[in-house]
Amino acid sequence: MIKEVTDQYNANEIEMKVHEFWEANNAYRAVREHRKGAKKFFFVDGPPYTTGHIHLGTAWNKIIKDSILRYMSMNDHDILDRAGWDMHGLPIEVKVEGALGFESKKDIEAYGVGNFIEKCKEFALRQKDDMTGQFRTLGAWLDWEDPYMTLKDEYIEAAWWTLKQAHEKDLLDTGKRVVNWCPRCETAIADAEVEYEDRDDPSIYIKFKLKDEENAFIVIWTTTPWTIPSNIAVAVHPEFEYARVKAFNTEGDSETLIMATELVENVLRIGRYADYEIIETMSGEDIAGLAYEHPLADLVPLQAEIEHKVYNADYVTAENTGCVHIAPGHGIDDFEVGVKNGLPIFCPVGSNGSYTDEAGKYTGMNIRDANRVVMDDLLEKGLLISEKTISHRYGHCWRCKTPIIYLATEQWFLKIGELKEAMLEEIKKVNWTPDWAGSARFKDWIEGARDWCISRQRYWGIPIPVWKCSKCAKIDVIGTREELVERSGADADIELHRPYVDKITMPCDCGGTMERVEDVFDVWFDSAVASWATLRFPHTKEQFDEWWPADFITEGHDQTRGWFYSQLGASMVAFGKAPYKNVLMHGFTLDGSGKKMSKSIGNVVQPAEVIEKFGADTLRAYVLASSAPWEDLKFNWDEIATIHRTNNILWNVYRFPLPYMALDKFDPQEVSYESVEAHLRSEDKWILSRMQSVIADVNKAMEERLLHKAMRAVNEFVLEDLSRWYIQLIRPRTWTEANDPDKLAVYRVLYDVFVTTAKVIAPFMPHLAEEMYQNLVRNVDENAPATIHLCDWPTVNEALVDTDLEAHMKAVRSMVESSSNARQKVGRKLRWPVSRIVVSPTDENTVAAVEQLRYVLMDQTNAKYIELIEIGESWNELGVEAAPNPGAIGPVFKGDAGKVNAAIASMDAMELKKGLADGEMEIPLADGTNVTITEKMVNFSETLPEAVASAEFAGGVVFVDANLTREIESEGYSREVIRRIQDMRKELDLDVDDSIKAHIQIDDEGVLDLVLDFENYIAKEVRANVLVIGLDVDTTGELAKDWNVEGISMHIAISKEE
RNA sequence: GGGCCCGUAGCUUAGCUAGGUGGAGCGUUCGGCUGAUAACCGAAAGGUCCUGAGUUCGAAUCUCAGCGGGCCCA
Repeated sequence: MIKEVTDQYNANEIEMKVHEFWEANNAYRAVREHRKGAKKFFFVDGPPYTTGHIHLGTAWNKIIKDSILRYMSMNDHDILDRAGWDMHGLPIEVKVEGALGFESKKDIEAYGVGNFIEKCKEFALRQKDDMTGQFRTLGAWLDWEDPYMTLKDEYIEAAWWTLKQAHEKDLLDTGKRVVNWCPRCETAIADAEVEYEDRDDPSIYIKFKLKDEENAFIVIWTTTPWTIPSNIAVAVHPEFEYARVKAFNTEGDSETLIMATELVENVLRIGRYADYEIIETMSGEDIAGLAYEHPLADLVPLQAEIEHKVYNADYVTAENTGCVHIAPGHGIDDFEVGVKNGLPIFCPVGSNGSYTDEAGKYTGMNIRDANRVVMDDLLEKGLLISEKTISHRYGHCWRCKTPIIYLATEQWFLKIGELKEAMLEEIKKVNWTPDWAGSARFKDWIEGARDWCISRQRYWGIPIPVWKCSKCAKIDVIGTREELVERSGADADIELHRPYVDKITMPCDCGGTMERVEDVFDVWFDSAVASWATLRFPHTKEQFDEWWPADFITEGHDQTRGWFYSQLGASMVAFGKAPYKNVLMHGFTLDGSGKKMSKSIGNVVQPAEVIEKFGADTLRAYVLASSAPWEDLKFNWDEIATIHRTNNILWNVYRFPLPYMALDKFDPQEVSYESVEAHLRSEDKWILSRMQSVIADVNKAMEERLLHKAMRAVNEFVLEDLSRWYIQLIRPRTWTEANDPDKLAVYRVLYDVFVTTAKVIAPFMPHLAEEMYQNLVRNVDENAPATIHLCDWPTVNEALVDTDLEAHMKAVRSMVESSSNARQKVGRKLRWPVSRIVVSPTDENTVAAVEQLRYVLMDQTNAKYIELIEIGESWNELGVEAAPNPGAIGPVFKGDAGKVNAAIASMDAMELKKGLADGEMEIPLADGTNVTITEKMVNFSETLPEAVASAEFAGGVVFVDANLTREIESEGYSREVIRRIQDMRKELDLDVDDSIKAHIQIDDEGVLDLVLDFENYIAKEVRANVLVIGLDVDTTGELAKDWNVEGISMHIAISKEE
């Protein structure tokens, strides 16, 4: 039996109950099982990093995923949806280091790598569990019990196998490259792991002495003096104009300087030169090849053996001096200039950020400390033109915030550059939402694709499965555990992490011994293989053959160059095709003012905080409805509260008929739709038609992944159609006491609309939907599916669609609104009936609407009669007013204009109107003469009869006739009385079917007389068995109150009748 | 500095693809309703459609330049 429900929408209570219910019934599993064998839908969860806590962004991410998966499931898809966790990498290492009080790699080595990774693993697993709980409170259904974890063997094998493919396809490379390097963590870090922040650094101008010219120098600028010992060359732009300048200092001494012509003025001012003279200008191409002396050649002996020259490079910009210091060991562009011109890659800096013994004088010095020393040395040699400090954006390690440096080191690479064209072809086949995410943003990114450095010099990661012979340097890449065991004879259940795999050696064909290279994978490589790792490939191949590639993935826009890219790269290497078919790129959650949420600013809003206040369904509805998925979401508490209010209204709508249904023991199993069909009123057919339209709207939105449109369509239906209209229309029908078919029709229609609405909100607000379903469906039919999420998505029932009716109802609603407006103008409240409403339509739809829905219009406007006039005709009770138009009269009648004006003003307006219908007429003036006037000379306006007000609406005008009659006054006052008594019943907290005694004293004889006309009506409406109304009545009772009704004082007392 | 996206009422937004008098919700004020009632309805006030230029008879919409915000890159 359908039960009554609580007064208020109590989200937390509902959600807790629903979670317990899902748990107890294993609902998630049942739903996935139920769709086995249906059309496959392979979803790959972008693995969040196991930080231990979710934030609004990750919550939004999972909410989108969950909504789409639930929708797909209800639409009969067999869903594969293992949740994923990204568990390796530097962030966890740094956390564990912090917990153990470590400061450098030495501490880890001393503690023991085995112990260290054990801690990392424990830490990651614990954080994963915490986060799983948090995601579950959102109602997100993924396979939480069998998630993929990057630290698992099955996952590690997927990474290994992929690298082996790269090796076999000759896409794996090793060699010196310049990488972002964190001197504290002593490892290469990914571009994505570099965080840019403002930092103060030296800004120095230096001159390098030219070799073959006395007293002549080329001028460069840098913010990293510590890279000067590594300087190998100077780059100039081939097409810029450079100048040879004779510069004079304040003492009048001169020297020759070379720099870009347009920058001369600036540089010399900064260098405090007194005067200058441009000797000659030349192109950058001309000065290429100039040789210069390394400024610190005497302090860094190796530099003395290297030849230093000027080279051309296109990336040089016309800033500072236009001549760029090149240290191929310390910059990506520098490295490229070096490689292109066959220069030595000189990198005298070690992994911990201190100079190696190649650095001569600077050996052992930390590079940051060396800045000062280098500048002093340059100053002493007279080569430092200027020294200042600037604040600029500089890269920092995202974990430990140490300023990064660029180092040329030995690393492993995937030759992604070679796959660029194929990648660009592949992404065209992918369906992107929004379109530009793929066609513009991702495409641009891929066009700049470079080789991918996949190696890291750390501990907690997937070990790179490359074994190298110490004798012949041959390498072998191992693809699976099986292969490893086979080749090395290692234990079959060996732990695949460091340090255990490090100890494994294997024989080389040359007779030497192969040892694993020490590096681990970049964590981006971990998640890159997710789409096949989640299918346990290569461990088992069946699932892969059945499911891969992914039907759908969705992540934030930062993942364009992150996971969307890394997956594509890895997949191109492994399979030569894109690993996904549909991608939805979603936005970021920002704070209320559009700023990034960050701990340091303190503007972070926790999902748990929102859930505690409003519940998960409200959070879900909010993030889904508030903006297009790909747009950033400015978090706003007021908006959340508004959405919550919408949900509360849905709850109220749903709750409204339940007491009546319960009282009447309404059983939807007994009262079929067919049995009431003949008794449906227009509004019933209308709400059923609207319901179908909503299903169609949601379908269309979901097809295009426009979740905001889906959610908004539902909200609008609930608010506008159900709550503000349908429920208002049918309220009196639910109060009928007899078991008449008109009431049963309402019950049945409400029932169907509620059940359908529950299904339509199920993907978005799964808890509330479940709550409604359990009561409405499961309580009456124990054979119904156990949970709403097992149900099929509702299909549009074309037989119920009536677009004409929808248009008519829309017109009626606007007429009702306009009549409210008119009532307000004429000062007549809705409680008082009006004798009639006159509708002057401008279109057929309005006419049809009034004809079809006249009773709805009468009801809702509280009018005794609706008068409909013909299209285009004006209401014949309107008066006409005529006013002379001086602008037209003056020029024609000149001096007589005043008389003409007066004549027009004094004439009967109707007569004028008729006379001027033909364009002109003759009128008499006061002096007895006649003149001819034209229609332009008179302005006509319509006037309203007494106590009538009008208001326009889209399909015409309504006139509200508020003239009083005795009957209307009687009814008006009676309803005032009824209202007061109902209010008092409420105050006494009486049940709807309790009877009362009521005593009413009215201090105005006239009004008393009016009210007495409706005595019986009043008694019936307020359920009074005893009703005494008079001038002098004893008004004592359980509750007695004095009222002022339109200036008349009344005293009312009521008591419950036992 | 570059790429992509966003900028419309105090707040959240629709309209922009396809140029033709800018719509809604929240909030505010006033009024109304009343057995969904701590709910609900109507009206009013509130707009340099980020700025500037251009195209056009006509620009929130198209183009260009700038400003502010986001993501990414340098």
